[in-house]
Amino acid sequence: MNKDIEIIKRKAVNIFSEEDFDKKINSNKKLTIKFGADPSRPDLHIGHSVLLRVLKQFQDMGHEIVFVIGDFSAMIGDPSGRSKTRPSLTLEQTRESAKTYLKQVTKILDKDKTKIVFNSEWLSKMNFKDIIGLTSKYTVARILERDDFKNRFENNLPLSMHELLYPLIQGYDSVALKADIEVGGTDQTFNLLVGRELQKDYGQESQVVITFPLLVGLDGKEKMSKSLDNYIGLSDLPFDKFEKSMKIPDNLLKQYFELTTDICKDEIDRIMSGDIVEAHMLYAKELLKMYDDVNEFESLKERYQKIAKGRIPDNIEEVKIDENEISICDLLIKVGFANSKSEARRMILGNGVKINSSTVTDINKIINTNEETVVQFGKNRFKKIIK
RNA sequence: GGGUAGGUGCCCGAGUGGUUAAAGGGGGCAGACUGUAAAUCUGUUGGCUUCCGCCUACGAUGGUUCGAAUCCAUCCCUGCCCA
Repeated sequence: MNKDIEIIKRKAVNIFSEEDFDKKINSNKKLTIKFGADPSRPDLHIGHSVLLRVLKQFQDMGHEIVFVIGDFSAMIGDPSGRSKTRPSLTLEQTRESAKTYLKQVTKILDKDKTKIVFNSEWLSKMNFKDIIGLTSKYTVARILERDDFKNRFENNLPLSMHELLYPLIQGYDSVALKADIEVGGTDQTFNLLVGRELQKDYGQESQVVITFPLLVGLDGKEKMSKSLDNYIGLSDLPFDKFEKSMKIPDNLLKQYFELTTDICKDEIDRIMSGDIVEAHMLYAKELLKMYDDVNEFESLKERYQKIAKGRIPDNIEEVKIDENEISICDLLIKVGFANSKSEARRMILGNGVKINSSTVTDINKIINTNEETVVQFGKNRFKKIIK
């Protein structure tokens, strides 16, 4: 069996069904691989990279990757969660985010072999009769099988009619594209399977659904997501990638290696059996190798260790201050560390602010900006004040 | 359509005329410890302030009152039951 297929199968949580999958792969046809993308959040992180790397493998095998940008759903405004109506996006906004999306996605995928489509292309053309036809193919009971629907329903939380249609919308995308394979996170299992069934109802060959684990975020609890700020972004600065790599919970590091890098299993075992801090650094190195410049590794490491020892690192971002004298609170706001004076004051009172390595205790301290001054906010945020 | 229970700070949730910027928990931030991990402990968690206070906040808008998250009216939203 093809090595890529083996890796895909190893990473996958479920394949519906493996038999269909093998059949499609062995048919030697160019397959259409569908991947749904949410247009409202174009910032990709290494959680997304799990799937993107799988797609890249399919791409290398010669198959076509189709990104479906859910602009139509976005225009309606996905009310996931509760009482939080997401701001509806305009057509222009979704086009704009699609551009950003493509740009980031090509950090992993081959640009020329990646196709982007918008589901408004077919969904906006449907009339009410089409919609009734679509909805008649699925029963309420089956829709309510979906976990989050069921939970909200059973816990007497609001659940709107149009939310029930989301799985059908996504499923219909598969029909419109005649998708052969669709990949997604395990949280998407239900929606992906609806696509599989709908295709059958519309007289097509059912797509194969492959689900992959969700990467747990840096907090060690929730899935990695931008809104929870527990992510390592593909476009994060190299040093941020380094720092965040060190913060990956120890018990998740192995999984990060397995899901987000190309390192083989034996090598991962070897790394994980060694010093754990070293292992974190090796992970950082892998990220740099994949997304930035691995040659920066040593200097980033040095910088990291300097900060860890409580010293001031080199090459701190400089901020120009016009005033000759400025109060510490105003300064913290000016350089972007604090959002308000109250916050600045609190931080000082909590011994979180240092000027040239010495802790500030006076909330009214006046800083003379004519001398070179390094402001430290918390453990790892530095700014150098210049004239 | 009828009945009923609700809408509180980032989230959950207590509060039912003044002592409430609002208990408690979660989450966040900072400090100690450490490996800038985990666990634990401590502080903090609306804004402004010359630190005396002031302003904004308990679904929305009006009203009663010296004083309202708390009482009244109207409206909006949500759950449940009946039809």
